Formats: sequence, structure tokens, C-alpha cells
Amino acid sequence: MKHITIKDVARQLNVSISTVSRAFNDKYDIRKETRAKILRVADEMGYRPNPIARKLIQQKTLNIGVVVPEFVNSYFPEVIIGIQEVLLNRGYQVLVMQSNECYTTELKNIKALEDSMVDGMIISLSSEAHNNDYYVRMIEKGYPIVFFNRVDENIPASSVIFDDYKWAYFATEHLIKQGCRKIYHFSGYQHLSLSRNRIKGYRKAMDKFCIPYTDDYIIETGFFIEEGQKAMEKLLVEGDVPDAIFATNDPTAIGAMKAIKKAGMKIPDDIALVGFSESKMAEVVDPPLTSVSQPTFEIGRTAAELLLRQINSEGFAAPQTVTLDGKLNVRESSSAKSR
Amino acid sequence: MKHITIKDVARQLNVSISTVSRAFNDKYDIRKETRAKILRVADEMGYRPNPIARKLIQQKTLNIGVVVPEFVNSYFPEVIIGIQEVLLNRGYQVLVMQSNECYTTELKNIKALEDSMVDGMIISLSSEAHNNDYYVRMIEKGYPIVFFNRVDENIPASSVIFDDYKWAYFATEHLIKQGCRKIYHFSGYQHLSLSRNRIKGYRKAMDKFCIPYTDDYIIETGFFIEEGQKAMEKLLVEGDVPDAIFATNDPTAIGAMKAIKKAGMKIPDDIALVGFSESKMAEVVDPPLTSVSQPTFEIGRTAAELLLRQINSEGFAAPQTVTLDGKLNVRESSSAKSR
DNA sequence: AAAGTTTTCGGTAACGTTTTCGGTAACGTT
DNA sequence: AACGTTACCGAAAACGTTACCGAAAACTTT
Repeated sequence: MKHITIKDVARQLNVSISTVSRAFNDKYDIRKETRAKILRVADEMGYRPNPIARKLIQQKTLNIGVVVPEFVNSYFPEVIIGIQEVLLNRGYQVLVMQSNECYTTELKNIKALEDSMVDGMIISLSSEAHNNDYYVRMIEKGYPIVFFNRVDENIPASSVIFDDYKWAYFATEHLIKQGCRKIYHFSGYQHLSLSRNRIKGYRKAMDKFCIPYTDDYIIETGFFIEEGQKAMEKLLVEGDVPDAIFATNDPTAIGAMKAIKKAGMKIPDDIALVGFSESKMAEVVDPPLTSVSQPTFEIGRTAAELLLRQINSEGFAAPQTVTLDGKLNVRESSSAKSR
Repeated sequence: MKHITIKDVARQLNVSISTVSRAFNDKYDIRKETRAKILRVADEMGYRPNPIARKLIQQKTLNIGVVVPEFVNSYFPEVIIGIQEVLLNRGYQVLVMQSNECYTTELKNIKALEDSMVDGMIISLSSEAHNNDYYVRMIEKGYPIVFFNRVDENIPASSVIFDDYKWAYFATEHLIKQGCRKIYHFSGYQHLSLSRNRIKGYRKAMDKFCIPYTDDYIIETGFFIEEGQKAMEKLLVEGDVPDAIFATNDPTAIGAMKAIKKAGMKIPDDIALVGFSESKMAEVVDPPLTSVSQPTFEIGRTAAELLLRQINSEGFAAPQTVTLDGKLNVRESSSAKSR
């Protein structure tokens, strides 16, 4: 495990370390033949420049940190793939960490990344209630950060988000057009703006088509199957049965699906279902789940692009919010409604 | 973005940088009060030791690289969570990269991690055929590496694997006990040892119960839904219909499920199904899929432990293979067979 | 042939730490 | 009073690289 350094190469060739460095950095002030020779011998010796030393003097790590709430569901992994796609090609290394939806570990991750001197970060906030101070301070110091999906409008940073409002509207509209009238919304944690926007879209559609509803129609669940299931079971027990549910994501929709099937009711005939953020599961559950698909890879790619722009702009780049569009995948869970 | 260094702190307090360093490293030869004062002022100034410089002199990065084929399915993410669990607690940082099942990018990732001077790596090989030379050389140089899941017996390294043979046997046995006789096996790429072991387990069970079968019963698919679906469709078209399928993983089983349902046949009555490596989807598909669950988190944890042992043992630690156990989750796709 | 330019290279100072070694007080010991 | 110990601290050398500043050598120009 003994490392070969630039000095060893220099000594071997009877040149100075500056020259070896030049050969490797392809500078102009070196003769072609010397360069070729150095590279050849260095390769034979198995020399590879020590990136730590290089980072120390260049004050850049070429590392980017990514913090996501989880990566067990396919959403975040897909975004990460998009991020890596553009970053790896630009010579950056991507450090992925997960907060497990917990604010404390989120902050711990951020600090770890800071300590590891990443050149910038791409963050999706945990669902736990949180305090923005740390982020605001970092941004004020000029630290390049881009948020996505889970953002907070109070943090003055660039972000890439999905048009939750619009697509929540379309999802609800779709249910209405299928003939549903008593449409409930299983919402995510409402301190997240994405949840609030989806609620807004839901309301807008209900209002527009003059469908009566009360605040009780909006039920705050979490983001997981069990929570959707619990919420639905409660509704069924209470006898307050809707004829459709627009869920904040696929897992909660699938949870509801489980409860409905267990109760012996039919989907979509008794209750229609629409999910959100198209997951791998949507196509394979029975009946297949209608869902709004987000351009996950694209989200990752643009987040990375935004970050690079911020890193490369010496002055302060004005925060910029990119909103991306999706599409509604209609499947059996909401269509062919026979009434 | 100007960083505060140890010098700034030293100047501010009129002490030497050595003293500040001592304060931060909790050395014995410093007065308690000085230490407290330094830490307090340093904190006020927002000083944090530069880890790059520290790494340079200590010749350790406290970084661990993880390379997996993909993380869109939940298997690898869960393993990674296990890995992070033990590594983060020990002060290590985890760098995750994915090879996209491609040998070339796998190697590119490995080299990038090497360049970034990780103290060790945890690797799961891509499914593409590969050449071991690079790994063997690294191991000979004493580089700490642990493999998991996708291993290669020809690489003399520590690894943690699942007892594929045993559980493939149990899965097949389960189908036999349900009354199935014409049991096909959808196998993964056969150059991966895990695929070969699952085939062995399948054969063993068929032999033991004296069920006749031919090599045609073993069909090499890949690891994705589409591949399972294609394989099943082919069987149905050819009219060569089995009464059960033991698939190498859940996606291929679910692919088969799609094809079977589309053909109007019943699961498990016409064809029973068993998957492998329990995924999130197993519980939500219809009918719920019988599958073998692997202790994913535990696999990650032990891989990390093995790696740490290797890093901390100065001499050469003998390669060690840990085999973990799982369990069979019986669900409707294979049970209640009515014949 | 002298002077000016360009090419090519070497020496050395950074980068921000930790670590080794040595030095100065203060204190007790004889 | 001289000496040894201990507790604390500072100076300087590492770690491996790149950046900067010159200087020698080669080549042009006058």
C-alpha cells in the first residue's frame, strides 16, 4: 500500500517535480517529448497523482453532496441517476447520503458533507418539521446549494420542482370526469410545500366543477403504505365512504387499495383511486394504479445543471426556480367507471 | 466562501497553531482552560478543521466507496442503509456509485474511488461478464475490499453472500409440496454465482422429490420485469405451459405474472409463482407474491464490519466469507393450490 | 554578432493540517 | 541552591501537489 509520489517519478527521470506536474496537467510550457516520456514512465511506475494533495492546493474537491430523505422507493434513486449523469461527465464525484426523513440526521449529513468540503450540495428536505437557519446561513456565505422536490420557499436558493399544483388539479379533474363526486384527498405532511400545492390543485378542481366538499375531505397521511391503509380503514369503519381518492403518492394510494380490497369493495367501481409520482408499483398492482409521473431523471439533471452554473459563476447567481412538467398515466384504478 | 483556518484562530488567541491543533485533537499536553477557551473562540469564529489537510497528513480519508449495479430496486438501497449504519457511526463517510450493470462504468467507478483515496470498498459486481484482473491486483496490493451478493469465487477477497442454494431449494420444495410438478426456473445470468447456486438448489429439490425435468426447464432471463414477461409469453405461445415457476427474483416473477394474467390464466391455480429476494412489490401485486426474503440490512452491516476488520488489521487478514440466511414468505401466488 | 523572444524547465512557496522535538516555566527534591 | 520532573506550549518539518517566478537554452530578429 506504499504510494508512489510525484517525487519518485521526478527522481527516476532526473527532472524536477514541477515538470512532472506539468506533464500531468497538460500545461503549455513543456516539451512534447518530455511530456510523453514522463507519462510513459509514470504509468510504468504505477503513479497516479494524489487527489487529496491536489484538492488541498486547488481548494476544490470536485465532490458534490446529495442528501435525500430515503432511497428505498424508486423516486429518489432515479433523480440521483439523473444527477450523476451530468456530474460524472464533468469530472465530479457524487456523495449520496440519506436523512431517513429525520431533521437531525439531515443536519448531521449536511455538516459531514461540509467537512468533507464538497463544492456544492443538492438537497431534498426531510419530511420532519425543520428549521431553515442553517441553510440560510450557508447560502448567505455563498455555498452553492440546489434544492429539489422537498423545498422550502423561505430558503432563498435555486430549486427544481414539479408542478404539483397543476397536476394535482388534472388528477382531480380526471376523477371528476370519471363521474366521481365524493372525492377525498390523502395529503402528505402539510408543512411541505409540495403537499400544500397538491392540496391547492385538488381544491381548485373541486371548486371549478362545483363539487361540494369540506375540509374533512382532506386527510393528512404520511408517505407510506401503512399510513394510507390506516386512513382508509378508518374511513371504512366510520362508514364515511368516498367514491374516489386522490392520494399524495403511490404508496398511500396502494395502502388505501389494500384496505378497500380487504373490505370486499371494488376498485374503481366502488372507489376510484389515483396516486402521484408514478412508482414502479403502479403498473404491477391490481388493478393498475392511475398516477401522475414525474420526470425524475430530468429533475436530477436540471438540479445538477443549476448547481454547476452556481459553482462556476463567480459572482452571486440569482436563485432560480425551475418547474418541470409531468403526465397523467390513466389506468384501471380510476377508469372504466361503470355508473 | 473564505475559509477560516487554524492560523486565524491561533492569531486571534495569540497562541501557536500547534496549540489549537492540540485543543481540537484532545491531546494530553494542553491545559484544560486553554483548550476550553480555544474551542469556544474557534466555535465563535466558525472554525472547522479542514479535513482535506488532515487527510493529507494522516494518509487516511475515512471514506469508503460502495459500488452497486443499480439502486432503482429496493434491494441495494437497503443493503446500503445497513452499510451506512455501521460506517457512519465509526466516523466514515460513504460514497455510493452505481455501475448500471455495465462492466466498463464499474471499472471507471472503481478507479474514481481509488483516486479519491477511499480507505476501502464494498462492491457488488455488475451482471455483465467481467474480467477479474483489476480486482485481483488491487487485493494483492493489500487494498481492503469486500464483495457482496454479486461475487466471484475467483477473486480472493472477503465477501458476504446469501445462501442462494439453500433457499432456492426451499422455494422449489415449497412448490412441489403445493402439488406442482412441471416447475420451470427463470434463472438470472448464469455467469453470476448467485444464479448458478439458485439453479443448483432448484435441481436438488427436483431430484430429491424425483420430479422429472429437463435442461429446457431452466430459462435464462435477466433481472427485470420485461424479461420475465417475454420469457413467459414465449412459453405460452409455444403451448409449453408449466404449472409453476420459480423465478430468480421478484421482477421476473412479476413479469411472468403479467403475461399469465394477460393470457387469462389463474394464479396460482393454473400456474403458481415464487419469486426471490423479497421486494417491496411482492406484497402489493395481485395475487401477493411468495418470495424469499434476504436480510438486506444485515448483509450491509456485516459487509461493513468485514471491511473495517480488514482495514484495522495491519497484517493480511485472511479472506472470509459470511453466508447469511433468509426466510420464505408464503403468499397467495403459490398457496391454496386447488387440485 | 548582439539583442530580443520564446520555449522549456527548476526552485520554492504555498495549501491547512498533524506531529516531533525542543524549550521554558513552575514545582518539588535533595 | 542546584537539580530533576512535570505541564504546557511553540517552531518547524512533514504530507503531495500546484502556482509562481525566474533562469537557462534555443531560436529570431535586427
